[in-house]
Amino acid sequence: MTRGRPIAYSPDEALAAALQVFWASGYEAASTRQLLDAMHLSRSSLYQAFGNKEQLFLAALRRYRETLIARLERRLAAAPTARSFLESLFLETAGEAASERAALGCLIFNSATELGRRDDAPAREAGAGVAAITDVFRRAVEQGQAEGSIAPGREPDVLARYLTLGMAGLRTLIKSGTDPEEARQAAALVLEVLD
Amino acid sequence: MTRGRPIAYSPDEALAAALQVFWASGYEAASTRQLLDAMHLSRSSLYQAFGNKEQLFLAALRRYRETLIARLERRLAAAPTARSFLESLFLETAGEAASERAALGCLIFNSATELGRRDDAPAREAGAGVAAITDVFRRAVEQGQAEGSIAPGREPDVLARYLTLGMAGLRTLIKSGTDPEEARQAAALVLEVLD
DNA sequence: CCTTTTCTGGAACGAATGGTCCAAAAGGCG
DNA sequence: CGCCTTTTGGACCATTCGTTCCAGAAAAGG
Repeated sequence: MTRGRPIAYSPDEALAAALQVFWASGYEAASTRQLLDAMHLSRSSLYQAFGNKEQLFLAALRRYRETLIARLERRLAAAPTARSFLESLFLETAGEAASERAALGCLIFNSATELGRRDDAPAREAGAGVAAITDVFRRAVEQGQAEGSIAPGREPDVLARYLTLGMAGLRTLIKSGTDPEEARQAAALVLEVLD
Repeated sequence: MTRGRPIAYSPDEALAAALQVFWASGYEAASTRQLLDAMHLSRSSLYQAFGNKEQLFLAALRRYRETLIARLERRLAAAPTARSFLESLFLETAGEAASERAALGCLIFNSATELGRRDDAPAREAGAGVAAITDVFRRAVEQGQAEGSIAPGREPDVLARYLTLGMAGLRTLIKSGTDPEEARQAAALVLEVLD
């Protein structure tokens, strides 16, 4: 059935490698050379498989969003309450402030900050990523209010956007060099609105 | 006393023009060509006057910080209470979400996100900028608690860091395309911790 | 006016940018 | 085995990057 030489690399692994580069350097600053080295494939293979840098970034960012959202939903489902999901998410993020991982931040927030409101696909995808995070928070708030772990009376939509603001702010704080304990205290204050 | 041809441009205006370019494009993405055009001076003058791109950015970022801190302090001093200073700051920022100005965000938070915890002067200056903002917030909290406009009992340091987190998160939200009303609602929630 | 000091424009630098192209290698299938 | 499709590596493209340099213009002081 399949004719011709088969692909020697895993497109998915290559995309994951590209994602790491974009994550560490940002969209514009990531050079094709860096990407090539990390993905372990030749220039022609890159352009044949992914089109160009913009499309590659788009695919990587989309993949990041899907992975992130899936992980958040899994954590929410596994948590005893929606509130404890949010608490562990914020406090663990703060607690890892000193790690190398945390130094990278979140690719979605990084991209939203870098690309702003440009009129192109990457900027729109970044915005969509932020919206997707807010959507998970909104479902968590709805669940939490229904089960009683989160104070009722607040609009889930508004509270969800506030939580997105809180996570984005926390990531900026961490990027600027705040240590884990300071980050934890600030994150704890973010969570007080759930009372 | 002074010999030789005097400078034809205003170094301060040139720096202000450079600041706009860095603000709109980010440090890495701002090209010397863009900077030259905006500053209205020749290549040699740029390098003679400011050294190189890194030093120029450093000077611009430092200038931005000083201007911002001065404006915040002026607003704090002019406000009837420390609380109203914080309220108007957050709510006005949110309200301008749709403006072109807001699309640029805050150069300090932008730079902190772009540069992360790199081991160079620009990254350190960005971190120092975040710390300076937190410091203004800390003084506002202390004043607010002393005058009774902000609930006592909370550590000013912690509350200040939370407010910095809130402003950074608000700016990320705005960059991602949140409209003014949504931004306002989220900002209002940030302020509730002052009760 | 002429020296002195500085600014200025543009040419030139090598390196790196994102992207294209082609010849050749490679492997599955008839 | 040999065909045929696809991958692959690398040369090559023009452009842009940040930076340096130099010859000449410009202006204030003596």
